Amino acid sequence: MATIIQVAELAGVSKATVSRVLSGSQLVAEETKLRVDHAIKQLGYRPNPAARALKSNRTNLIGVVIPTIESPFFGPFIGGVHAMLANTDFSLLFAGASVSPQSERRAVQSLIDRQCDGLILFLDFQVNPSELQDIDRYQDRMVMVGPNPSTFCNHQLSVDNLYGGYLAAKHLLQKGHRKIIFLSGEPHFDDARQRMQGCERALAEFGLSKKDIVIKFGPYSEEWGYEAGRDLLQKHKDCTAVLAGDDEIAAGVYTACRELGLQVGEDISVMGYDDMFFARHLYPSLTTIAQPMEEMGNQAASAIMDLIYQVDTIGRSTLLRPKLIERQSVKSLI
Amino acid sequence: MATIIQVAELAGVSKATVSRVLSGSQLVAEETKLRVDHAIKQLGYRPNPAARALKSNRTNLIGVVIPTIESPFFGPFIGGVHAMLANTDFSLLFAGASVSPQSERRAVQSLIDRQCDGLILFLDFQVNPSELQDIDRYQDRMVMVGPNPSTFCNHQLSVDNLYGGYLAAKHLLQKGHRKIIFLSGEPHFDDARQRMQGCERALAEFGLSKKDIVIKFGPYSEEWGYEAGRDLLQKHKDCTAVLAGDDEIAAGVYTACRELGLQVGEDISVMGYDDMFFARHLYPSLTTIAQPMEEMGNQAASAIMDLIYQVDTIGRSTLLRPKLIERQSVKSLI
DNA sequence: AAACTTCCTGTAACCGTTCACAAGGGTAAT
DNA sequence: ATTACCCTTGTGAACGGTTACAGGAAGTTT
Repeated sequence: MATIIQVAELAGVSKATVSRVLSGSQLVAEETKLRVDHAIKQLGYRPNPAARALKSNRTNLIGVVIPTIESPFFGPFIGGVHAMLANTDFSLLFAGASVSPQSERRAVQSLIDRQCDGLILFLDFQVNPSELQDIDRYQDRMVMVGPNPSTFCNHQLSVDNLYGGYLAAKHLLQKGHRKIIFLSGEPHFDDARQRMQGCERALAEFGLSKKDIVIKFGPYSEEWGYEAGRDLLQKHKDCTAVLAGDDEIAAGVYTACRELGLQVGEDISVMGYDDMFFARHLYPSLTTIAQPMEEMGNQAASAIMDLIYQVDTIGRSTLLRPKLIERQSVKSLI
Repeated sequence: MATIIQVAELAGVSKATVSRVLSGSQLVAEETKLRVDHAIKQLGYRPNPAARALKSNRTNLIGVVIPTIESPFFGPFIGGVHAMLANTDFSLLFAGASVSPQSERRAVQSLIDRQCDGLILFLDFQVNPSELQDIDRYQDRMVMVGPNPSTFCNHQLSVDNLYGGYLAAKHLLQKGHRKIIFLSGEPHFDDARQRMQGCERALAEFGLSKKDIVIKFGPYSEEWGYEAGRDLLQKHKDCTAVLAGDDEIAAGVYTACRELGLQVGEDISVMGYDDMFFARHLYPSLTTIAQPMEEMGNQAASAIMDLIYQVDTIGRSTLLRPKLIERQSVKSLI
């Protein structure tokens, strides 16, 4: 591996000059620059990132934590981050967590210890800053992604769950549905609560309230969707639509409907949430709300770069708008 | 940020001694070790990875390239790698590619430039080693994952596509199917070709050959699965089963079946390949072959660590066995 | 012609580790 | 007492860059 000294010798200059050429500083004569560039190419010289980092305190590393990489949910997010970083000289240091506060803490700590220049944290739990060594150095070089607002970070990025809930409910209402079953996620999750609020707002626009629909809370799981769906669809035969807290629940509802001899998109309308990978593969394909995960990744990455380059050090929190994906599981009653 | 010198001063020793304590070398008196440990804790000292890397030529970074992170396929793989690395002090440096030879080359190069200790390369294309600066230094510190064997790396990890093809075909044959439509991936892909071979072997076991089934080649896509499925199912009404090159194709076949009024799992059996995320969400849920992606990630990670620690420098290539996932899309004729 | 700029380049200190080597003190052997 | 050896610790030179500072060579001003 060629070093800067060998480049300097070959070009007949000092290593300082080579360094200046490398950093694109303009205080170097055109003719010299050419000679250095040529030497670099000839030797196939690549700067040693460790040496750089040591001296300059910049690693050009962006650390990313996500709750679980296994979930197909986060692929597009990472992809969005990665795409944004592609033409920069930042690299992506990845730390997954695995659904426990400790593992999230460890993941974050490992990135801090690596001296990343910036941190993108997509966390399921609240991390306690006092448990993290040297986290304070990152106050202005991190963005928190996800539904849980954090107090110790002033750069927040999340999807507007309220708006999403509103979109979902309004879509059903606009299609003429009035008797609706809402299978919501557990209300102690911020996102579930917000979707619920959005739903209420849509109801209000149509002169209705929470009391006019059937609501049940449960985990984001297919099993629960199946059980709750079967149960409530039997009890409330007049209902024409199910608003599911997420696509997993919706998938469970599909199964329940098949069991009850109800044809989705015909006898009963189903609305999902999240546009998970399988949503378009269900039959009939599921109308749902898409979270702009890739867009979020983009935004997170560009925000972090702004922060690193200090383009803009004012704290801000960005809300991204989810989108209605209309497929075939919702029938128009009008 | 505390440095080793401050730790040394606080403990009343030299930095060399601190370094020795850190590296767990035994040439340090118990009493001294205690004092140093205490100082480390008190200062919250974290070794500077850049300085370490500079001096020791070890970054403790494992670089991973995958074709696309967006695909849900690779989440479990990365997860497997990550899980294996979790209790070591290696970190995972991630570089995605985006379905082009150039972007794969760039991704690999960026990891080399970062001086990773080891490389895990999951590539779609053949990279030409001569196009990669300093790749030769990685000859014995990389593992190639995926169907395409490479000549310049002697540590290969892939799934046994031949066995998978065999498994899939045998399953249909065992269930009594004889008139089969095989919607294979393009034969210029190694994996498609191998699956085909496995299929032939299964046919042979039942006294049949390629000529006894209907074969068509096409891209791994739902669209093609739909078109080819509709076309061939109409032409060959006596066929009882479709063997799809992958789950996407199978999903397309489902659509074709619905259009033709054929009930999957009843009138026609469908076998997938890959156990993609949506496979269990199709209706009826798809019987398919699961690639052990997470297991592959595990193996890749532990192989790379063996290589780094030189546990075993003999080139080897490992074949992992895919698994049959029996669901409801294949009917037994016997 | 001296003094002052401007432009370019070199010198050398420094970043925080690791590690080869030297050295000190203690114990055992001669 | 001298020598030899072990155990533990310290000294100082790397590693490969960056950058403040100094300095030399032109060109410009007085």
